[in-house]
Amino acid sequence: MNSKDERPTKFRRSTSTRDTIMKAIIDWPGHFSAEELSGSLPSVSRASVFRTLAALQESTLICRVLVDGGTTRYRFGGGQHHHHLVCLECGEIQDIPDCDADEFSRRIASRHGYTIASHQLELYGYCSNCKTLD
Amino acid sequence: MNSKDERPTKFRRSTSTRDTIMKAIIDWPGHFSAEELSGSLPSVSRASVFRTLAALQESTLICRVLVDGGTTRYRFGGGQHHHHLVCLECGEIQDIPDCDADEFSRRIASRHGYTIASHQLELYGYCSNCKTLD
DNA sequence: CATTAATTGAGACTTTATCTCAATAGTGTA
DNA sequence: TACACTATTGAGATAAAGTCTCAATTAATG
Repeated sequence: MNSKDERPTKFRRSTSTRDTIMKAIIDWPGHFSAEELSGSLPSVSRASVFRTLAALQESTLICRVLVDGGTTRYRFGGGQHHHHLVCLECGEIQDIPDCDADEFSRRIASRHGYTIASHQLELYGYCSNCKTLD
Repeated sequence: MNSKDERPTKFRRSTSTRDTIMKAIIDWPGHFSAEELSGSLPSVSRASVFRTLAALQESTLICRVLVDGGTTRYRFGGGQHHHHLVCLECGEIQDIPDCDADEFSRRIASRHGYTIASHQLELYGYCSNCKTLD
């Protein structure tokens, strides 16, 4: 249950490996999977890519999108908490800037005696382009 | 990209293997993972368990919970569309009977030109038991 | 009973991610 | 600058979760 390979909550040293990864993440157009990112950086080991991605998530410097079916995609930035619209046809991902789910989740939480730590909301459907193609 | 092993949208024959799986699902107290279910049924192959689970999801006879971190748990029933409260301490999962997210997601969708097909919402936090233990 | 197609089992395979551990390389201090 | 300390890395093993293949079985139909 406990990981020996402790994942860093923050970076304590700046390294060229991480610079390489960060640059690739920042420059990436749109969303990417861990595998795509790793594949684009043959000089960096997969483990380092995953470690960096994990650390960045904790610091909310990247946002994570759970695509229906279980795949995970990332994007640099996103800034504050937000959600996504995922097109089931073309895979496009749009950010939903405002999170209306906060007030909603608070209401639910008090009704069930829960203290909410976080929530996960993604909307799946068809973007304006794809829905006209049927 | 295309699956050769076509997953059934509905069952066309009734078999004893499926009866065994169904009984186990129905009798399972609380939520279970595919692996737990399969492990409890040594006479049934893993593939059949996964196939049955997939088919049941399409018919909404079981509900699927995405636990934070990426694991998936299931439960028989649930009936109509709903969401979950997941306790990050003890793992307890509570159903949220009403889905207030529908109207919310419609609003978002029209704002972004999307047609919504489905959505995924889970709340994570601490149940009334666990939050007093800090 | 014979035919036909759905279903199954077993195990190989895939994908995504984590772990191990020795080697490497930042950083603060002497 | 050199040293010591420890964070970080790479490479490959391993793990978790699920899918695929395909031959064998078996339910349903006539």
